[in-house]
Amino acid sequence: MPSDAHLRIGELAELAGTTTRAVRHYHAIGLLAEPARDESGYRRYGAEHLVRLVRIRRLRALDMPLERIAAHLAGTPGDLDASLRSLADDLGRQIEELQALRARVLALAASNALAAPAERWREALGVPALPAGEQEAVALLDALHPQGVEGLLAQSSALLAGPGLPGRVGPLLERFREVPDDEAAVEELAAGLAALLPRPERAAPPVDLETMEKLLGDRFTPPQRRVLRRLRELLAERER
Amino acid sequence: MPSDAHLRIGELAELAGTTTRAVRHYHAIGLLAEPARDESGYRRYGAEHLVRLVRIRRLRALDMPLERIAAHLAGTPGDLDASLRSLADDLGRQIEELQALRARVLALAASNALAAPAERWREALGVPALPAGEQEAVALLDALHPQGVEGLLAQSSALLAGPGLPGRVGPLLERFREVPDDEAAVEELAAGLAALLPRPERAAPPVDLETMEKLLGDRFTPPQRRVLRRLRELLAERER
DNA sequence: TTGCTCCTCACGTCACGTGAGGTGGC
DNA sequence: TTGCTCCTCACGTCACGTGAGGTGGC
Repeated sequence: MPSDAHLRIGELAELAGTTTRAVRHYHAIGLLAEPARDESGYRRYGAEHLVRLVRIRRLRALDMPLERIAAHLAGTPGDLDASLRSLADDLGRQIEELQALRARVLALAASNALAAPAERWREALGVPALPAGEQEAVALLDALHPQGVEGLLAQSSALLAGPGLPGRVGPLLERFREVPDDEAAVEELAAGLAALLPRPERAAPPVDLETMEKLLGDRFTPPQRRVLRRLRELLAERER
Repeated sequence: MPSDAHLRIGELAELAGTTTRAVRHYHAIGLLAEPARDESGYRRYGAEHLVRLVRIRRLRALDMPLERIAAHLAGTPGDLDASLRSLADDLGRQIEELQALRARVLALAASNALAAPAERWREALGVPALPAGEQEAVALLDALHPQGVEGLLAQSSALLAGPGLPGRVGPLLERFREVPDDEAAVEELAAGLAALLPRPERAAPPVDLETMEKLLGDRFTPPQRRVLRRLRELLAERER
């Protein structure tokens, strides 16, 4: 009866505060040596297995990945210190990331920024409720700007000379809704809208009109589409 | 050319700031509706897909699991608020766990508690360096106590009447090393060791002598084994 | 004889990344 | 004709949990 072959896998696991499945897993990846088997094919563990397994488990309790545990246990006591410190650094970084994330979630919850974009658009600009077709358009605008409609409006407002967006968008929107089939009206409206979409040097345009038109083009009347096309031309010209 | 079937998967993914693989994954799990295909079998996406995908991505940026995103997007605006708050709570809990973990890692790094158990045993008790056989025994003692040798020594010390462990272990250890084949000596030594291992009501014994003997029994001389057996008897008697 | 422990596959987890092998589009 | 994008499998990730189906030990 060899002194080093006494424990069965269940006893070993319990002494180390883990499960038989974990022990077999450590065998499978070579982290813990396979012990000898008894006549029945059962694994029989000795003191050295228990000592090693408990070390593994203590490091796992620190959330150290198994691969690093393997390196850790293979290293010298000097490496050990370094590996603990780098583990603490990792944890510190993770904590900071989660804190930033939590702050964003709370800010979002407070700002209601995940609510219906059309609602937020209305609130920001102080315009009356939008018809269904325009709600879709605003939802798309929201999706197309990295910071949503708020980002779009903020970017435009920040670049705008004179009075801000809120008082100026309403009238233009009204005119856009009922723009007549008349070149002069189209041209004037396009110019008015272009004035609301300033573009600084090398900055991304606040609105991706191309995708907008591509995806929702057929929701507009022919003169409305001419306004949009003309608007794009004006913005493109301004680039040069 | 249907207005709602314009984007190919690559364009859609780029507009939403993600990958084609992620988009296909969302199709596979039913989070994003499969769009119609064109003549070549390519998926063609419209505005509603982009809007939905961007919403998914914005929630994923908060590390919300896809299953919760699905519930979130299916729910009413009221659910939405609740789901954001519970997400923030989850993150708060995760942060606390990681902070506790980090504190433990730093404490371990400072206390050197992962170094060789025999070293720590030596330091704690002020005894000279141990021979190899005893180092193994201490490593096993360390593995068998949830808090390692420090926990074992602290638990014993705390319960001990009179002067603490450090001055008392050394002489007993010396005597154990060379215990003669003599019943009186065995008995006296066992009694001395038993005095060092006090046991309060209903508390776990500080040392799992049974496993100790099972795993390392044959490292000891016959009289030493008699000491250990007698020690176990004394501790067991004390229980009643 | 009946539970209990053990054995070996092997799938599932979570959200995709990364080829593998093949085919339309410009 | 040559890249580029698309297509559908299907394996890999991380550390096991959880059966499935079968066999020794007390």
